[in-house]
Amino acid sequence: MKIGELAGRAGLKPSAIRYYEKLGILHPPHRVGGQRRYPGDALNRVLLIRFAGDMGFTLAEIKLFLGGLRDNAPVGSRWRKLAVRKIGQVDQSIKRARRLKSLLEHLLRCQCPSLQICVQRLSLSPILKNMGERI
Amino acid sequence: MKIGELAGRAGLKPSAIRYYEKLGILHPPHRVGGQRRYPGDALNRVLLIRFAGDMGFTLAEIKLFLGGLRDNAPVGSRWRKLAVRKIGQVDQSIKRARRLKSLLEHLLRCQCPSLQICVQRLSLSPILKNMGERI
DNA sequence: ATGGAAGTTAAAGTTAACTTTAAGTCAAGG
DNA sequence: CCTTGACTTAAAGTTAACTTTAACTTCCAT
Repeated sequence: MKIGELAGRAGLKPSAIRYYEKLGILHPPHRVGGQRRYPGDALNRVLLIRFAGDMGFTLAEIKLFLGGLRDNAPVGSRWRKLAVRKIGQVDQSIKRARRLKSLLEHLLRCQCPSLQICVQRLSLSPILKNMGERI
Repeated sequence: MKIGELAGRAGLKPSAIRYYEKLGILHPPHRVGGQRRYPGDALNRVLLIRFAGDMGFTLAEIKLFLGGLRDNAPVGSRWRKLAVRKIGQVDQSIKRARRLKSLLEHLLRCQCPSLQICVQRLSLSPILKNMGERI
């Protein structure tokens, strides 16, 4: 698979693929006449990168994760700590997403004249109140 | 409330508050001797902005939402369309987050020698496969 | 064998969301 | 009164994650 096809199948531009390679997230593939040729499973790796990226992982974290996996990191390693921390964050973000969804649904339904009144009626204030300690 | 207190309570720096004001997301408060003084409910608004921001809304979208709310937009308006679209996206992101969580939990538990094998065993491939059409 | 699409590089440009800086003003305690 | 910390502005700097550009090469269909 050439870079254009890989990028296209992942919904990216070739430049993004080269960028990942430069960051060390994607292994440099072998080349034919100077051009990159990717094995089939490269697509999975790219999709996984994008998946994690969409979940709020930075590319630096993703690199850590993929590196850790490749090396089959031992228990208690940096990788495992990162994973545990991330699971907590993902949990938090699921809760937040649910609250946001119900807030949006209410806002679509309700006739509240202002956001403040709506938030009061929903008693979302407590939710917002402890947003101060950000994740 | 002066800007430092507002920022502090929201877990932000004063510069972020001024930035929101410059973007038109935060109403310019009245001033005392040239300094901004905020009413109590400004905190809720800032927290809501951060909440939405954490959920992946851009500040431009947040401005639209808050503007739409303030004007009590009629049915079918731009605001409602945006809200409906966003609910869909939030739904998607909840599903993704759950998948990511189970992927992470599995990776912590399993003894898979590589990511590819792990993904195969979990039959996560179908999940990754339709990641091509990104939200 | 040839013309256009797609590949290559390094380096510079882009965007969002802020932060920092510089140079100054205001407020409050001692 | 004086100092110190918090405030003001406009403008420049930062970071992540890419994209674009320029100058060139390679692949492939006709």
